[in-house]
Amino acid sequence: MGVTISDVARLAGVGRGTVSRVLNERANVDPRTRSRVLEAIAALDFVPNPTARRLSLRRTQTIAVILPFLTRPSAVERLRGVEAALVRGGYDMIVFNVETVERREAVFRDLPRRERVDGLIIISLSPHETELERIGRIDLPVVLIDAHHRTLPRVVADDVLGGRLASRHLLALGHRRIGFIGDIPRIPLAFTSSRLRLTGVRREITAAGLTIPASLVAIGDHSPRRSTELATRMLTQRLPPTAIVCASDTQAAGALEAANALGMNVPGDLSVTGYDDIELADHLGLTTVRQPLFESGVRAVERLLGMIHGTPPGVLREVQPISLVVRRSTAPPSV
Amino acid sequence: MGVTISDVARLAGVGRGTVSRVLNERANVDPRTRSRVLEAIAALDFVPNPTARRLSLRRTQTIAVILPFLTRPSAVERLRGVEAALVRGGYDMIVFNVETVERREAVFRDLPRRERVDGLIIISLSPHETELERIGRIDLPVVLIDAHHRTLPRVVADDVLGGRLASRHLLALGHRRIGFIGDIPRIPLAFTSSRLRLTGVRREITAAGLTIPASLVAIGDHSPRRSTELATRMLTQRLPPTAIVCASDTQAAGALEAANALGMNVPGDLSVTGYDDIELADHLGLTTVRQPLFESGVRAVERLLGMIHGTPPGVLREVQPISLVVRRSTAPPSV
DNA sequence: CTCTGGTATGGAACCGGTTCCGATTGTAGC
DNA sequence: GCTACAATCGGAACCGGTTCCATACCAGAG
Repeated sequence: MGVTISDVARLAGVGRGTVSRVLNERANVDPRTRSRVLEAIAALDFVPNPTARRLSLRRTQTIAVILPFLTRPSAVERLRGVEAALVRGGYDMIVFNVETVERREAVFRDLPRRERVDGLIIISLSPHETELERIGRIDLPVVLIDAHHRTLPRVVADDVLGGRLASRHLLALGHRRIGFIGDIPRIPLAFTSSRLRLTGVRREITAAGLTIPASLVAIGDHSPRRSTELATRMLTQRLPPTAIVCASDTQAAGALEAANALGMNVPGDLSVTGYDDIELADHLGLTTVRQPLFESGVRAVERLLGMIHGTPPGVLREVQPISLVVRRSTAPPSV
Repeated sequence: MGVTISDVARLAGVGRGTVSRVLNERANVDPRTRSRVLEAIAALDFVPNPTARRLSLRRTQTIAVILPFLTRPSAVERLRGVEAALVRGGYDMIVFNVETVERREAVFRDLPRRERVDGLIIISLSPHETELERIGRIDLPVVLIDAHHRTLPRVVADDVLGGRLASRHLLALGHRRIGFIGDIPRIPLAFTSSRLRLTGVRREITAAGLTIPASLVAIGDHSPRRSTELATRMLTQRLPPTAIVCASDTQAAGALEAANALGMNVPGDLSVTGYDDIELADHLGLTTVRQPLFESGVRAVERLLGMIHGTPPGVLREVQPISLVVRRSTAPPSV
């Protein structure tokens, strides 16, 4: 069925080794021989079989990406960055979407084998010690994105700072009652960014000599619908906030919806901030904390490929810049 | 580095062939031999090298997914379905995101080689004849999702019907001036669904004895921002529509935003319909045409794996059911 | 007891590349 | 003209599986 290197060798009247040398642009091939081989390759429309190459080279030219919730725009955006950078580097990307604990276990059990992939990128999932031990044992290069572990190279943004930026902006506008809507820090799948952002908010508010009462902190799953419920409850209590910091743009969209349904004007009656600066944020005119999502994927790949090729890993924790993007969902509180 | 089948054979005191027979659960292995081999496998923690297996079997256990615009929630949702079904079937998924014409050409040039993948799923991209010819030559199983081609198996929904459903609903509510906002039918990347949906809208409106003037048809790229611009222009003209059918939920969100900015009340002053029923639609209370996105991925995989295993393909064009989901963005026009 | 037929199994050949080793050829130096 | 060495290249060995073939063994039939 396929044309093999032997066919090329036969047609060019050379040995298989020579064809391989031409293919891999090795030195010590006579120019005349080289061109005969190239002609034969062209004549037969030969393309080397990648599987055979992999077996021989003991390299798969493939990296795996593990991420939870392919549903989240921010995760997808990071994945886009990973994909773009991998294609540039000539690697294939195989994707594992883990939405359940069972799936997570299965993936971490089966995947990390040197024979399957050359490296691993893990997005928004912090590996357990046992998972890590398995990876370490086979000495598989790994880079984390938006996840934490003392000993693993990672690309992250400073979520605490992000929380501070959002709340600092609101405090500067004059807000004194600031609420927070964030994700459940799901134990088995372990997200921490929402929690860290809340920490940042807390710190900033404390630094301003204020506190954030428990009634103004709402935690729920990531959907805008759930966020709308939480915001509605928060806004209809006796002492509602004048501003809400949300742990994602998606949740901010939910909060906007709640305000809207309650007949409140944003930013007149309520200020709202998001996080990520996905397309939706621009569209909704959301003030948000921008983090370089696509770029985080690109950087993770660059570092991973570096590790695969033996470059020293450099600093383990690479922190990406974040910034506040002010749009029209925030304003000074009315009175 | 890794434990090989020879190590197992040596430890169990058998030949490599016998180990392979045990691994593949072939008949004709003495139960005593089998258990000796299984013990050795367990003792060495042996896992067969998939690359070697692939080379030997001439099967990659991998399928490729080509899709444009990993940015669109609807595409991502289909991809989720593909991923879930492939994992169930024991296949790896490699993803190619094509956002430019160059990339499309590169992917279609390099990818379809029997040695790389066992099958191909193409989402929202209708292959050209030349691309197809290459695929046909190597006899690679392909299934399209949300894309069209006379001779290829595909999983689609009836977009014309979808357009009709949305406009029929609006007509039934009493609307007479109905606008449409859709995608550019990008020549090189060839999306057709938006165009087909417009066709459906046209037919239904014509059937009601009305027409849809050119001033009420707006075409632009897929972003909500662009859609907001188009809707704003449409709504501020001399004879604005009382309802707008949008080719996607994303664009409908843009239209809602425009209405909002113009101080118009939805559904009081303007009805809006979307398409896809992504999470956003639920959140915005958007009346929309629901199509089974996740399920389309699942079905495509089921059919592709069937083809790979030699099941007859059955009907080429599998049409998935769609339905109108009525929420609060549509109502009778205010006189 | 021999013949037959089926089962179990070792091992060679194969999948399609890469790489290493050794042989051949060519050229420079003396 | 002979030696030394480098450049070139063919082909074997290897990567780690699967499968086919030949053989050994065993049981039952004649």
